[in-house]
Amino acid sequence: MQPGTNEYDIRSIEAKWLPVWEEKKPFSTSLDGDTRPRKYILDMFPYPSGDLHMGHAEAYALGDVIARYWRQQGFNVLHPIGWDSFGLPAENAAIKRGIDPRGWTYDNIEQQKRTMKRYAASFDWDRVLHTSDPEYYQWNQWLFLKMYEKGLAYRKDSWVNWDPVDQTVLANEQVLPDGTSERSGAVVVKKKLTQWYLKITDYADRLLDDLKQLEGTWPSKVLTMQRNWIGRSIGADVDFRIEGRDEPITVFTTRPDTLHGATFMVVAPDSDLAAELVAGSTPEVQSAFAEYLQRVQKSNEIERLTADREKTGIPLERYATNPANGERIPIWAADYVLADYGTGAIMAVPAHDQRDLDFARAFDLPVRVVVDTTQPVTGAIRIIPEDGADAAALDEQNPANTGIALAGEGRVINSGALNGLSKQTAIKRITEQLQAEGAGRPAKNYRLRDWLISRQRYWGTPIPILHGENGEEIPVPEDQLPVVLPPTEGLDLRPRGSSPLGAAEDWVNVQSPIDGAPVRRDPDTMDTFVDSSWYFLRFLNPTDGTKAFDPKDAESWAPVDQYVGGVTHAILHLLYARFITKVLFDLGYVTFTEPFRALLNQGMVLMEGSAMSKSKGNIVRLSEQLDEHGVDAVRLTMAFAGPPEDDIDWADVSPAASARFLARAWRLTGDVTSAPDVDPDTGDAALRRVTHRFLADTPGLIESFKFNVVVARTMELVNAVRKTIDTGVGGADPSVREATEVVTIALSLFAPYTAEDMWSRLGHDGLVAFAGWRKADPDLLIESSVTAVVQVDGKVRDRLEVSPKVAPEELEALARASAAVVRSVADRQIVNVIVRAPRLVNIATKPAAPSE
RNA sequence: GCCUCUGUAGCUCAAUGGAAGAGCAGUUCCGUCCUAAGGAAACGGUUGGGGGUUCGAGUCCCUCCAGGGGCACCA
Repeated sequence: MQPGTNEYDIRSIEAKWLPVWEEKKPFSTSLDGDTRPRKYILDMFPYPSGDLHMGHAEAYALGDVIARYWRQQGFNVLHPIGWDSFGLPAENAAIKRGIDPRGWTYDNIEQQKRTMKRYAASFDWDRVLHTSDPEYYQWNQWLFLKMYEKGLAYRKDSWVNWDPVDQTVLANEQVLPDGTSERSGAVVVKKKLTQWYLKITDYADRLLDDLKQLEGTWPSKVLTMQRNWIGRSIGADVDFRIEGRDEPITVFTTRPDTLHGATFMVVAPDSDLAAELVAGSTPEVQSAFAEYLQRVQKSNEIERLTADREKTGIPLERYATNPANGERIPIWAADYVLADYGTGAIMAVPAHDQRDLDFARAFDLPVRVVVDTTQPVTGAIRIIPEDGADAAALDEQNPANTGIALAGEGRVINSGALNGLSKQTAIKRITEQLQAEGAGRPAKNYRLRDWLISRQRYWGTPIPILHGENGEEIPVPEDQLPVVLPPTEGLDLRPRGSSPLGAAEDWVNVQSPIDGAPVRRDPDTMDTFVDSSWYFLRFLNPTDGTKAFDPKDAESWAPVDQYVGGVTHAILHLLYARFITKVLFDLGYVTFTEPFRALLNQGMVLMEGSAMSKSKGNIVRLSEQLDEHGVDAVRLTMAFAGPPEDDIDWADVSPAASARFLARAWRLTGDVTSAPDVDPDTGDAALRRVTHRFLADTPGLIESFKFNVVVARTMELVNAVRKTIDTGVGGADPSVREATEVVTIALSLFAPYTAEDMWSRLGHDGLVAFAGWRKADPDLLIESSVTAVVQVDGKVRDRLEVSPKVAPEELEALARASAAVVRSVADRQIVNVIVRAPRLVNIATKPAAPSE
């Protein structure tokens, strides 16, 4: 062994091949003139905050395995990358250092780009995009105008989520369940503002129903989260006549079958409806209400969302009529009813709704049971006496006594004509009845709200609307796009509750494109989730200045075949991208309705059990890992650590062991002495069977994302080659070359530098990226003999070497003849023989003595 | 509280209802001036507990335990 020629030195291997790839661009994709089948593999693009971290390294390693695999399988793969480069961190950094957010952003992008290249991510570097380029964001503006034309973008005055730290509004999706901002961590407060919205609620049904198409290819967890977020409820709107008011109040309910049990009504204290009802009430009520409203508005989201807090409210001394039974019921204002869900008013059925029951018990309101949950709902319909069913049983369960609402199924009672019906039938019957009387109708409601996209900050896409002196909205004509952000010179970017763009007088004050009258630009910028909701289409023609994307290319390349990214985007980004895709479909620009055919969510990289963070002081720096172990070892470790969707604890894995394995694999190439064109057919049959078993098994494993298993299988194959070389067959055997080449091609997915060097050392001129995945030879997958297991009563008694094609009868005969079987059956009686040729025979016995 | 997913060797994970396996780590040995790379061998299991279905259960069903995730005043 000569030093220098047979020593694995990952540093010099990296130095050797990176410039070659830069020059040959093996992963540049041409959209046309290529007859190979197509695959669009997309990694979620990064936000340029500093250099890449371990989480990026995992995501891009896994996405790369998929992209490189499909290339080896002969596909024309589109695997682009870009930067989600608008957003608050750049702006906040700029404010802190007194610099322009552009410099910070683009410097970070350059650094990330360098790291990605070093990391050997197989991106197509000729189609990079940055969302903060006017060449990109003008198409956000174009999209906005298209939606504005369709009435899908509109302005309204409403209570919004306000982040007091970042001094901007937030979408509902950006407020965490604990009522804090996902970005700044501040407790979000409510503010009434006029803001731009995108009408995602128009698409709620489609966003929900189309999730069915994604079953099996998206993680079921994500599908569930999306379903919960959209939160469709099906029920009925019911109109209640109000004393002293011409118009009835409509409430939404999912349980119209319990209408007879509605003993009071509740309105949200912060709703317009409450204000109006109070105005018509006594002065005492008015002052009590004012006090209550003030208290409610002071309580923040955290308190409001605590499920088990005490119910509060005040009576308005106004009354409604229950349309089912004509009963006069009081109206209360209480903050457990939300102003912006349904109509901001509910019918309260305390017997069958826990929230209403808690309220009724707190304020001593009547509770009437209208569903007998002690009765089974299946079987024949029972005749129920007028005054209710089993009075004793019901009394025991009376919610007024137990404090537990009867939410279960049962038979309707105390409800006139509905008595005796099941829940489903009663819902149908009462809804029809209400509809006939004009007092109700079937209705749906959603938890999903419209998407608030205005942001009072600088570093984002300007909203392409002009405001006239009389408040009219004038869309910027398409041919005047882009509306480019003004320079930051002279602007104070510090958050102060209104957009810094408003202070850029030269920029804001322009003339109307219609009549030249003075108008002001809308000073707000768009939520950056708008940018990322369609970027996958821009990758098809990232430099096209004439259109956002080419519908023809979209038709042949999109939707994305495989999307890879973190589960943190399970709701926000994915929901918005799905929404915008459906909008583009309706506008006729794309022919599909879902943007991402398949989704892989990789887990997080942890350190000693918890997420890496500065405050915990457990950050593992990617650059140090790359310096210490080499790119390939880090990438291999990411793939080998476990199933992609599981978290990786960096303390539990060993990049050093990965590097040792790569060295062991690499050294095989020094032992291969046959020529590249040697005929493998003459090689060692045992090793060839192992090799071809590997070839047959690994595609399915890759395609089901079991990368860790593939790495383990590659390790086994390397060990098998080593053993073959060392145990007499020797390195000259053609099977050794064949197996080593298969190892090399497999490693090209995980450890590109090592694989490239191995391929070269094996005497090949081209790049390993073009080697192509080998096909398994079916003849080599057939075992010449298999071991059949012979069991007696489930216990293994003998093993027989048999032909894989052995007949069941023959195998049974062989098994019965086995000395071990004869011995263990002995004086017992055979009651059953199960034969599963060629692998197994099981002989079931019982004691021979039949005496009872 | 409700809904879900997961419990297999020290670690990370495999195993169409049919022999409980792999890789890594650890142990011992070979090797070496020393260290390391390298090589060889053996060890390692109540498949979270209990019950059921079956000729046969890691796998299917029930139940309990433990962990993860999601939802939780949305009428």
